[in-house]
Amino acid sequence: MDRTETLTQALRQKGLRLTPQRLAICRLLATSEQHPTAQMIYEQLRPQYPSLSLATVYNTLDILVNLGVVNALGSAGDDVVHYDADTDPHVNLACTVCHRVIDLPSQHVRALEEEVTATSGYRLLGARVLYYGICPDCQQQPEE
Amino acid sequence: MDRTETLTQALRQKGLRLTPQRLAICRLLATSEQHPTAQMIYEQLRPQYPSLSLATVYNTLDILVNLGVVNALGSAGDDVVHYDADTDPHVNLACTVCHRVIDLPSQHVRALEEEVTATSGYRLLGARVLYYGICPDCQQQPEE
DNA sequence: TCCAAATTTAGAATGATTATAAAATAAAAG
DNA sequence: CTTTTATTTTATAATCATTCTAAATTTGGA
Repeated sequence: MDRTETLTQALRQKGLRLTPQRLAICRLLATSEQHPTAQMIYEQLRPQYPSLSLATVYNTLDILVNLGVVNALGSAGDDVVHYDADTDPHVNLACTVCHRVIDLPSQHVRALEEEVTATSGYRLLGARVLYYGICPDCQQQPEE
Repeated sequence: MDRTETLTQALRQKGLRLTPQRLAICRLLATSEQHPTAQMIYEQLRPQYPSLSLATVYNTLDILVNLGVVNALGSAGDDVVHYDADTDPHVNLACTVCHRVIDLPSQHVRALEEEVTATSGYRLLGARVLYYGICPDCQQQPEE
């Protein structure tokens, strides 16, 4: 099952309707590498869905996060929430200068997540494994 | 060196003044288990520092985060940023119902953090290793 | 004691996110 | 294919955490 389907299935299983807007948002989330914010999703879908409302984007994100199929990573130094449809255990790196978020392959996260699942006693909904700092590119820039 | 000193030293080393307000904020951060928000710090210090301003709390937190001695964990389902003065590698657990954040002992986080430090190429400033869900207490409550 | 720089403060401004209510749409039933 | 009803979208207003601003205060050093 590809990632878009994971999201759309989750909606359906809750008896929620898979509207064109929701489908577009799921697809964008599933295929984007960007860890987008609500605003980014809105701007990227606007051309194809001129009637799309920012409220719908926030609403859909909220649903997906509460279903546990999208992770809310929080801010990357830009005071805006970034979202991640990749719920496979992995590490996120946020640059506090350019505010980009990328994935880092890791040997240890999976074991960590299993440990948390096994020992916490929490009914887990999502993960936020993110380190923030200055990315290699921004370290080189004449910071001006 | 105890945790309060870690914070105050960091301020001093940047040539910043250790005012009574800043000291109080550092002490509270260093000794609290709560992963407090700006508002929580403000309310807890108000009795002893009636003139304390919320702006000062935000300002001080911002400085400490940028010095890398306090981690910004993000929201615990309450849309407010929680802060953590414990920068030793550890896992945080946030309950999206009661909005409390606690620490979880972990075998694997230290290795994870070392891996990120070694392989990312980032100049790291802070960590946000947090899993969110429903805590054991809240799982039992008649959710009402 | 006096000065210059840093800090605090109160309050206003910003801006992300949420709430609201009306209009549009979708599924279900006939 | 219509009607019905619940869901969803939309635009907009409202909320509220956080940041900004400028004046007043405090600090440490000369």
